Amino acid sequence: MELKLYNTLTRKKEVFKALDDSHVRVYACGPTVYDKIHIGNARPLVVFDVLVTMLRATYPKVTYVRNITDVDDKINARAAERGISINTLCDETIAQFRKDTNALLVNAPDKEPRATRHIAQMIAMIGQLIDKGFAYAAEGHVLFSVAKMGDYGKLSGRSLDEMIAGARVEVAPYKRDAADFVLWKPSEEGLPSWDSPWGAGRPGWHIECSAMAAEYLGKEFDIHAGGLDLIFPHHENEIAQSRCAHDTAHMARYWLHNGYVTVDGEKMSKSLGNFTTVAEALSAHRGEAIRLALLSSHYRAPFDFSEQLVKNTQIILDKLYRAAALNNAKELISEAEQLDAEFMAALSDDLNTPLALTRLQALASEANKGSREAALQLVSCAKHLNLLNDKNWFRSEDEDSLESKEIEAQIAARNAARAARDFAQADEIRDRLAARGIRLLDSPDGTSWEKS
RNA sequence: GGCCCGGUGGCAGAGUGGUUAUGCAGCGGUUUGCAAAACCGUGUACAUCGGUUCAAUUCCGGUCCGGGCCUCCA
Repeated sequence: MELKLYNTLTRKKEVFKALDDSHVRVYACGPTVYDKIHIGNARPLVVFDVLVTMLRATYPKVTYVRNITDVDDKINARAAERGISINTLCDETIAQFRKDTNALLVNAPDKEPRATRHIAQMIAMIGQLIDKGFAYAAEGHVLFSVAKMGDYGKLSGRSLDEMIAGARVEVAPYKRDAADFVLWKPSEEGLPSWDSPWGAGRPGWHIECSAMAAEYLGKEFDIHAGGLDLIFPHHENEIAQSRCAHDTAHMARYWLHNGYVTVDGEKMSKSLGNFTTVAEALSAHRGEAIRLALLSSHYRAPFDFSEQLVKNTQIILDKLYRAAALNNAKELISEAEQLDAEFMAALSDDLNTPLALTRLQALASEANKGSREAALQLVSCAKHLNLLNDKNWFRSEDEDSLESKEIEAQIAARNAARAARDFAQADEIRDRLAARGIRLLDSPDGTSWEKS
C-alpha cells in the first residue's frame, strides 16, 4: 500500500518513495536531557513511533535513529543549579526518559546516539565546511556562512532578506552576516570542553544532528522528523550543514513535523510553565490512555491536552479492550495485506490516526455483535498503534494472585446466592466489590470482572 | 515589522463541490432478578461577508478571531 506523507519541504502530501527499498532510514530529533519530558515532548515520540511501525510493516529493513542531546547550556545551568555533575544529571534524566517512553509504549529506536560521543565526527564535518568555503573561524568560533549557500531557507520558506528584516537575529562582532550560525564555540571555564583545530570548546546546537545522521544513515536519507518548532532554525541549519558538507541536493527527502500540544489553545512549553510532565500525567492516567489520546488527533493539527480528554480516551480504550477480549481474540492477522483495508488506508494517508481509531471503534462494534473476524482485526490493527497489548488491562493483579482468587471466591458466593434467589445477599456482595472498584459483568457464559 | 497555520454540532474529531463520518456526553428503548457491559433509536454543525458554480462547509478573495515561527523549545 502506498504511504503518503506531508513533506514540509514541498508543503504537499507526497507518495513516499524510499531511496533504497531494501533499507529505509529515518532520523528524529530526540530530547535534550536536562529535565523530565512533558506531554508536548511526548507527541513526536509517539507519532513517529507509529510512522516507523508503518515503515517496518512495508520495508524489510528500517533504521530509526533518535539522538540524545547531552551537551547544552541548559544542562550546564541545571547541573550547577542542583549542585550535581553534568554526568549525573544526564544519566538521571535519561533513566527517567526511558521510564516515560516505556510507559507510553514507545518502541526504542535502532540507534540512540549521544552528542558527546560524536564530537570527532562533528569536528571532521566542520573541517569539511571550512575547506569548502562554507564556514569560517573567528575569535575561537566557527560560523556557517549562510550567504554561501544559494537556497538557504528553503525548508522554512524564508529568504535571508526576510530574516534580516525580522531584526531579531543575534548580532555578534565576529559574525560576517547576522544570520550566520555557530558550528563551534569556546567553552567557559569548568564546563565541558573538547580540543579542536579552532581551540578548546564545544559544538553548536545543530551540528550534532548533521554529524550523527551522516554517521548512521548516510549523506542522504529518507525521513527527518521533529516538532514544528524545529523547522527554523534547527532543521534549516542542519540542512545547510549537511548538504554543503556532502555536496548533496538533499539531507533527507521527506521532512515531517508534528503540531504542538496546547493547553487552552496555547503552546505547551517549558518557558510558559504551562506544561504537564509525562511523569505527572502517568500518576493520574495509564500510559496507554495517554498514548491513544496523543493519537486521537492528526499529528499535524494542534492537540489540546486536558485531564478530561485523557479520561475520555480511557473510556474508549476500555471499550476496545472489552471488544477485543470477545471470542478470546488472541491470534493475530499478521500479513499487512490481510489487515483491515480501511484502517490501513487511514494510516497510510499521512498517518491519519484519528480516522484509524474510528475504524477500530467500528471493528469493536462488529465484534460486540459477534464477529470473530472483527475481533481478530481489531487486535491485529491495534498492534500497528501498539495498543491493546495489555493482558491485564482490567486486572491490576495476575489471574492467580491472592486478590484475584479472593474476588473469584466472592463471585462464586454471589452466584450461589443468585441461584438461591437470595438477591439481597447477592447485591450486597456486588456492592462490596464495587466499593473496591471492581465491576462485575454478568453474561450467559458466567460472570467476569473488571477493576478500574 | 516579515512569514506560516487554523476556525466543523455540548465536547472530541475526520472528511467532502451535490449522497451532510465517527466517538464521548445527553435523551428514549432492548436486555438483565437488580446493576454493569452490550445492542437499537435519536442531533442537517461546518467563524463571517462577498465571488466562482446549476450546486460550497469543501474552491477564490476580504473581514474578524485564535495560535505559531523569526531567540532555547517537540
